[in-house]
Amino acid sequence: MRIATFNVNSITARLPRLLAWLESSGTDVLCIQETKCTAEQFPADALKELGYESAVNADGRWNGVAVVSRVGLDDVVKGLPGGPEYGGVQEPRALSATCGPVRVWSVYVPNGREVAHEHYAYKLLWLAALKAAVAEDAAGDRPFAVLGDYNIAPTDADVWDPSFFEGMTHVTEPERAALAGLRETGLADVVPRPLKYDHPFTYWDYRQLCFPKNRGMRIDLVYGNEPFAGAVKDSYVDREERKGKGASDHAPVVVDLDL
DNA sequence: ATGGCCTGATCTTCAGGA
Repeated sequence: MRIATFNVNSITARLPRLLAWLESSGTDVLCIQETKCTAEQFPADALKELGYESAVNADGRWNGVAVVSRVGLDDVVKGLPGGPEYGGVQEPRALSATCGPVRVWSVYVPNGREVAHEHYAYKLLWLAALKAAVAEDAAGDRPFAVLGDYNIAPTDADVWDPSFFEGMTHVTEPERAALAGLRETGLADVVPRPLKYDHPFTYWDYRQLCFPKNRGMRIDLVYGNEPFAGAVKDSYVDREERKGKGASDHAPVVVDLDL
């Protein structure tokens, strides 16, 4: 089966390209982030016409995650159990579901904004809650993976210029320690191969020609347990989807599984 | 290719993204 994760930066703005990509890529299960819509606005009907069921956790113009699947979609849990609030509310940043033989999460980890910002502390709390919430499934025998926009570059090799990011979020030691904490539960970073250049970046800022210059970051990650990682046949960043008009600022990460 | 960001709402200006 083919499973992927994609921060679409508004599913409404991305819908024509998203539907075309689902068909051309032959993706069976897609974890989506930044739907930027209400649950009512989510295009479940258009996806149903392509044969995909949808599970959505979204509440408006910010955030929002979903899982769409054509191989089953069961036991949906919306939200992050035990997750922190921001601004007095639980933001829609997580959803888990069982799709055929695999249990998956679609996660949109808080950005953090700046290291001194309240949002950064929230980011670390959110990641601690994620670790606690996934630990049991991560240690289990069923193929399990947490896919999404982690808003963290795991190593300095995962940003186009480490000196550019000094003092900024996404590369700090506490954020990388939170990723290490997730790995302690039994999850492994399923690193995709790039289709061009040396680094499998998944995000390039819209500004200043970052994509043509390959000034990117690898922040969209697939963390899978041993039954999942052991079934991986191939994984790659579909940078073709970052090109042209109407592209997201992220590219899909695709994983092929022997399942 | 000779370029220099995009999204949706508070809607002509802004917050947020990272």
